[in-house]
Amino acid sequence: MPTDAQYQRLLAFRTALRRFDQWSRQQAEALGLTHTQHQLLLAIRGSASPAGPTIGEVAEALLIRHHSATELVDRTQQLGLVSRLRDPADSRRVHLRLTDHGRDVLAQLTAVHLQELRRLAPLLDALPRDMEG
Amino acid sequence: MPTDAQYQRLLAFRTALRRFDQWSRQQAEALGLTHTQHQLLLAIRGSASPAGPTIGEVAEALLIRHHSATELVDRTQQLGLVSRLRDPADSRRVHLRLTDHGRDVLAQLTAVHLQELRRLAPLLDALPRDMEG
DNA sequence: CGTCAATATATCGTGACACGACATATTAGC
DNA sequence: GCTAATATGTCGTGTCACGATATATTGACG
Repeated sequence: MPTDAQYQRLLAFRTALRRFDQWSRQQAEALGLTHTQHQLLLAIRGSASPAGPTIGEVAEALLIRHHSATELVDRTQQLGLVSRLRDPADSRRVHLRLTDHGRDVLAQLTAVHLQELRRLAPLLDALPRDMEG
Repeated sequence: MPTDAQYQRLLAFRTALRRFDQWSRQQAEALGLTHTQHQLLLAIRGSASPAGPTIGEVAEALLIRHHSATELVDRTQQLGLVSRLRDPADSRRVHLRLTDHGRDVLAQLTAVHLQELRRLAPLLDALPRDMEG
């Protein structure tokens, strides 16, 4: 049975996570895309595959089912942020690439996120120790 | 313009957050409630108000609009996890309380979360420093 | 070579969630 | 008492994720 203080510390931790998440959502929405679409761009950009990750690979990176990734790519493609490319060697596969616009938007978002996380670093640093008692 | 390494570090950070979030969702779903409903219970339990927080107060804690909180409380109340109580002094207000079942479920979830966060503490500790370069 | 299982992506219907716009009830100010 | 502000609730919409299902392509193996 947790103590009052433990409930409160856990709530404080989740509140901190929520605040970062909301801040991040707002940054994305200010540029006309959703939180999840931003994460898709980052997953594509951060992928090791030179030809771009497949639908299945980004699904794995985002911890969602492949058909959820299909739908997310549909919406993001309609915004002109990513493009599909059939794998010539295995035409079941579809590789994903950022468009010029997608690359540009992600660069902007990444810059402000790195800045914000440097700002939050001391806070993040303190949180784990709070969880002890 | 961020570097390849910065994109990858940011992706790694988001992946770590996502993994914790997914793990947490699964814990909640194993007990028959959603992620958001769990956060509602925690916000109620961690509130300072002795009579229980109002709809508006939990909305503020969860960083959502008051009418989104209304809907969330509707769904959570249907599961028998929380109850509404009109404030006798100001009958515009509605205070929220955990039912016995809600208290029990939250205690279980809190116990496993405290345990998991203690396990993750060293990882969280390392992350901020990674964000430097 | 042909058949059948495995793999990769896509489609459809459903439910949770959050929102803006709007509605209603109650309290507060003057 | 009349009007502002406050607190909660309703409705229609869009995003996201899912399970169930479908289709196409590749791979394995006799």
